[in-house]
Amino acid sequence: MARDTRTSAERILAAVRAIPRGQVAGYGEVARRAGLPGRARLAARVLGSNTDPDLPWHRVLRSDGRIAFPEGSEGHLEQSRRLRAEGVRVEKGRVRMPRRELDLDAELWGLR
DNA sequence: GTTCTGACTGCGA
DNA sequence: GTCGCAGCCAGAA
Repeated sequence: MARDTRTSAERILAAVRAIPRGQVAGYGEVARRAGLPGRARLAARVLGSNTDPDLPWHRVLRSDGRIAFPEGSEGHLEQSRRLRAEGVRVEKGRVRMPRRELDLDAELWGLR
């Protein structure tokens, strides 16, 4: 089989880069998109060790639609700031995501 | 080779 | 709505 020569980390990074601007995705979602269903934790690990400034890591959230960082931390502030800059509303560490957009995103990503 | 850790998730209370 | 616990797995030391 034509297995991927890329590592899981590379695939995850690619999946993160595939997130459209102004939209967000969960860790599980990213992992699945990378061909690694259930490896949300790996996605988190990859992002934590990544250093690419062009990587839209701020578009990756937890399954609850919340920012993974504790409120008040630098990462949390930075992420919420970047999301707002893209038109995403962030309130108390929570990202306001209309259901319609979530469904649309899911279809765009998985079903098309 | 083994051990530890973690930007998670789902479920129950 | 929040909190705690257990499971899972890959990467780093």
